[in-house]
Amino acid sequence: MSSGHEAAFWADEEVKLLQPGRPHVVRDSKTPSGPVPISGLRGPIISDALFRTFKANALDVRFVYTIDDYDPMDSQSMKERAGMAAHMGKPLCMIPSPDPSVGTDFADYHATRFIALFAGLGITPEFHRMRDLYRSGALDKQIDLVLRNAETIRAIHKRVANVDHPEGWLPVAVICENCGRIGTTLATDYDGTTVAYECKPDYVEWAKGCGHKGRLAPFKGNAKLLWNEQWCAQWDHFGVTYEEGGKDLLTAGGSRERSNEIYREVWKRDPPPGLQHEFFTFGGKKMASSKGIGAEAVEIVAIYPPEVVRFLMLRTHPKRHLEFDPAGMTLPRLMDEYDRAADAYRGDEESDLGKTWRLSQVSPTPDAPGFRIRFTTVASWLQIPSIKPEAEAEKEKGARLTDAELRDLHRRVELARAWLERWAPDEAKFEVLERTPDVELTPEQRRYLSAIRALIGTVHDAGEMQNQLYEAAKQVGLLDAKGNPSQDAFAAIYLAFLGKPNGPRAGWLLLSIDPELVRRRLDELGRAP
RNA sequence: GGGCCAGUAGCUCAGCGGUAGAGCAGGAGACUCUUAAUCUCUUGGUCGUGGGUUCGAAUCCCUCCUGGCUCACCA
Repeated sequence: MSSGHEAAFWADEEVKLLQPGRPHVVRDSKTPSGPVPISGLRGPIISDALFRTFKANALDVRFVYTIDDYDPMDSQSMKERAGMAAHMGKPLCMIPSPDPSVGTDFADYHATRFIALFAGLGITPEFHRMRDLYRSGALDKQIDLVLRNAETIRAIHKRVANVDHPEGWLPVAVICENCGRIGTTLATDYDGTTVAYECKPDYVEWAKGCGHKGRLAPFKGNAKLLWNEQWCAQWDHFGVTYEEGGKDLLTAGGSRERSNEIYREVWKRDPPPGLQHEFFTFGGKKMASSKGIGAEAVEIVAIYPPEVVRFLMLRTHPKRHLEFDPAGMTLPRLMDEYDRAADAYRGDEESDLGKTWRLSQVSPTPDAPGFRIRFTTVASWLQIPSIKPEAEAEKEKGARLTDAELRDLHRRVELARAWLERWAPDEAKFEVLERTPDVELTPEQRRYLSAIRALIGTVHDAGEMQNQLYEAAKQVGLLDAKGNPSQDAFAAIYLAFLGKPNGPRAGWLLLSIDPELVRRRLDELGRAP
């Protein structure tokens, strides 16, 4: 418990918001209107971390995740795609799937792709689809309540958000019986059983209604509540007591505030509390799913180990914005920090960083972290063909790796491979040059390169090679002020083969290159120019 | 225009009322194997600005500046 860290960890702070001795429900949701950027995982991972923390604090809690697949297609970026224009305004679950082998319809396709990531990340909520809730009539009671209080709700929209809906407006969207659109209909005149509606051509900018007028019962899936009212209906239906969210929704005068007011006035209940999380930025700019490398959640999760994805989301307080650009040194930094968190956990499980490490694990009850190799070291190893990571790691540990450690190593190897290929800056990469580079060498350096030629093909152990290189430098007289071999000696090797003055340990490097090439190169550069 | 977040060592950030911290980078040294290897030590900041509260503020309050995001239609 008390460990000297009295400043409360953010997740522990949230525990105080929940009343003990009664059931609790944490909720999160996603509208499956397209590919989800990596930033879309921040909410689910935060919610899951809180869910775990609540449970760990002996609260009776469920985690509910809803898929808002009855919402209308209104995404501008989608409208420009081939074949999509005709579907604008239809419920997401009534639009054809881009790939039927993945999902049965548009919503199912995108939801499936996204949700498929959850289990691997250790996120295990109950999933509910809005289409099922509506069609089964599970929300009919709430729909009726909303319709009977339409005037009150209209006033709240006006007061809280300054949104003026026409008189007689009802906060439901009927699915047009003629064209199937749900985003274009205006409903009026609830008589306790049915509503009148009109599918208006110019009701919204992003879709064109067909002009049909009709009357039907807005239950059993014939209609859906508008966003704010649907939110309340879900809180009511599931008994939600905690819900965090992005700041796009939780801003003053924003959507959540409208829903909160409606819940208070119409349902006569307090809305659930919840953190407002900040967004990701990508290179200082807002992350866009459509463009930008590595921005899609599916892609990052395929490459990053799950605990690293969780750690990325949890190490920064939810209320702070998170800069994430997979390119460059982002990943090595993240991995170093992750390792530090593991050390913190070993030192004190209840330290903030220790807690963050634990919440980052896929299992809520993880084993203690074991021996691991620093990420940048693994990345270097990969670029020296003669190094076998497993053997090298065992040498470094001084003992056999456990199964878990071996798995961790392999994951790091895969991650480093992807990083080198896609994101690493040039400084982190080296490559043996096929052709002799045009480099400046001193006469001593040239003598040195000539001197080590004899080692090639005769010394086969990398460690021994390293020693011999060292000795050769002494013999040639490449010494620094203290009589030790100077940096110039090794720089000559790096320049000769990599074209830059530094690189991986020279003994290992030389042995990993074809001996013929090494001899030729040494001959060529060993001569006076 | 409303809201949120940030501005602390070269870089990334932690600290959030009690004599300025970490990692990396930089510097020095050790290991009779240089390094992007290990270990030890170390340089470096008047904590964005101006006020206020306090015995005492990076830390609380107010002003302002800078940068970013977000809502002002729908979801």
